[in-house]
Amino acid sequence: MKKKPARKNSIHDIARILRLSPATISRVLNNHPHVHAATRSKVMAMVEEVGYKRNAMASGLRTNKTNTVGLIVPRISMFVHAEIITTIQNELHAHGYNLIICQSNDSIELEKKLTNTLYASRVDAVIAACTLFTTDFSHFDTLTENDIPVIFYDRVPVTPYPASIIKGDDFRGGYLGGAHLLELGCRRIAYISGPLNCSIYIDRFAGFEKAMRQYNTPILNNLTFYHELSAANARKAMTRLFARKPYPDAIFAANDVSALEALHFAKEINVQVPVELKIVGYSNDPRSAIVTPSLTTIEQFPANIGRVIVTELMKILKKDTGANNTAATTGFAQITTAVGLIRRMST
Amino acid sequence: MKKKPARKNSIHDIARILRLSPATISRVLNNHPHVHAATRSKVMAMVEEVGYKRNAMASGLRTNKTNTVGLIVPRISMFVHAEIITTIQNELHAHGYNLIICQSNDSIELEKKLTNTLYASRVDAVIAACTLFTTDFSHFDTLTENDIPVIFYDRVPVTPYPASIIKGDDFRGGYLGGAHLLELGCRRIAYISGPLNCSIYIDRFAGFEKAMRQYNTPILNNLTFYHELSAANARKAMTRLFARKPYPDAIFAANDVSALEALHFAKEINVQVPVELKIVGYSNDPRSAIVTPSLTTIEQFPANIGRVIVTELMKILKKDTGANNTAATTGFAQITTAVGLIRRMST
DNA sequence: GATTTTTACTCAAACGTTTCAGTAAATAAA
DNA sequence: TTTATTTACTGAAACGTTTGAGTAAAAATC
Repeated sequence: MKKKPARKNSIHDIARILRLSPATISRVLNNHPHVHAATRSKVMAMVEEVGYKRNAMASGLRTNKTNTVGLIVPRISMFVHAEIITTIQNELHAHGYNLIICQSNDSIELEKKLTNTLYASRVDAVIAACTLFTTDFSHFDTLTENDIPVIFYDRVPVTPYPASIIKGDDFRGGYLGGAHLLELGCRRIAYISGPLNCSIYIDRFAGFEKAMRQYNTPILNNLTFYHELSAANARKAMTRLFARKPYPDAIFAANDVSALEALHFAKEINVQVPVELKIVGYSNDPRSAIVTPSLTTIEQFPANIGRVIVTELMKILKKDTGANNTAATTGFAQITTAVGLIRRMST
Repeated sequence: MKKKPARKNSIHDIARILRLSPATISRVLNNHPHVHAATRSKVMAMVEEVGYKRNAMASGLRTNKTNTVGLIVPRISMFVHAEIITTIQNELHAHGYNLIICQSNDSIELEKKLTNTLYASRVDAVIAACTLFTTDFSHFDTLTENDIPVIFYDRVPVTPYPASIIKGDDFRGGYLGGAHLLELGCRRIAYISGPLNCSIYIDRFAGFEKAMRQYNTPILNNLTFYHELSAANARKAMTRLFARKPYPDAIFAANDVSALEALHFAKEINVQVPVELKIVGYSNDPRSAIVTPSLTTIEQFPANIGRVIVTELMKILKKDTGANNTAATTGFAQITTAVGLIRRMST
């Protein structure tokens, strides 16, 4: 007989018990002024006693504010994303916002569905790292057109879009990795890129190109690959690269999964890393520190990215509460965050 | 001038335009019978034209149903969890439910806050993998008492609680790892456990004990450690173990992070794995396959766990829609899912 | 043609909260 | 004492949807 009989526990119930109006209860719960101290404590006591919990739907419906931010991300299992998300969540909590995390599984269809779902629950803002294949961003229009601010990060629109954009300095990352290998004397550097419809891979490659130009080293077509960055594709690339001599003296992969597979392949065919072949990855996946030899890679400082995102979002949301703001009055930020090279044993 | 002037797009607006009642629009949107085919298509066309999207808050408020499931998990970055979550999300989508993913960061306080938030948004159910430190589960009472079903997995209540429980077969996992090492001839087996207030570590250790008993091998106190399973703690344990001879001939760690650190430590002090020391981990973290030598570990088949969770949840939610169900009528499942040993190069 | 049944729709209340406008009482100012 | 001001509260509408009850028209039955 533990269960209490049919608890309803709305603001009305508390009002009825205390012979007050629901309006007063609401005032107490929202810390409005002009409510007697005695009344306030009576109400709070009763709230505690009956275990009242605000119904977010009713409240959100009335106020048109949910204090909730939606996040869409390709896969939460990717280390960089996991770290960014964790930071975002913590920072948002500090500002009184909740975070709804959604995974698109790198599927555009799902991404579309998720934007709709988030719009349906009228989140106050959306943070999105898009699918590898998202080139058309119009499914975010529902949000932007209805004044729900959107912030893109990591994989962001390449064409102008009315939203803030925050991303690691991929150009510099590409440059750092390339320059590092060139400094070490490598000249036949193979580059494993992701598809070039995606902002981050464009920039990383451009940075790499700059480094190569600085060292007057041509980029060879047969040493460059543009695939989705899976282990399987990396293996294919390696197989091609080591089918006949001259072998490359370095591999620069645009993510660590590919770099790790390259390393694995090199071991299999007894190519000594770093002596005969140097390898640089991208992202500082936890595996890159643990593999033998450990992998030189580009660190993106994900926690920093998360912080920058929330800072930017808060600017937007605070502004929102003020005067009427349209796309015209609200500038859209475009922020690039620092990256760095972590040198380990593979170079 | 792209922006349309002050779109409101409620069901009323559509009704007004088409000179129908909001009720009819609602009927169309919910596929109710008794609405004329012509009307239906007129409405659908207009819904499309003005870009109407249902307001989930209004709908949820009225129906007391959100088609949303909340998930609380210590950290999304843990591989097993990431995999389970992904499966859960996909399966739930197939059933027309959305998933809200929340991270407790292994903090009880945050876990409490999250249960409240999920209750506030009146999710239809909650799936939870608790904090390492959660021994009191009363913060889930708000949910269970208000007929929001809760399913625990991974780290689950050890004392009876009115909720379904789904977990990997930790006892068998502990047994498999122990027996494997014993079969290989190891007799001085060090065991690195997590704190014993947590269900999974109790069971894993019990399974290990059983194996040791079968081989008439005593468990030595100075070879057994109960700490939070961090790399730092694993290192401390290893330092103690290799402070003086006789050295252990095997390490069985209750998670892969610890096992990986043990492996790392062994390399540092030039103890040959697997010749002088065999190591078994738990969880099949992606790193365990990639490290040298690769790590023997216990696979938990996370995708399977995810599937079982959703299957169980659907049973509960379908039942809910039927007759009035109390804790008495709804049995609480307690399901254990299979595990397996993956032998690699560390044993 | 009168009656019943079915179909297609509308009305209005309800979900639980917030908030504007209003009021009664208490206090301050005249 | 009268008037103005402040304080503490209440009433009722509103947010956008769903749904039971009701109704008018059309179709089926007698």
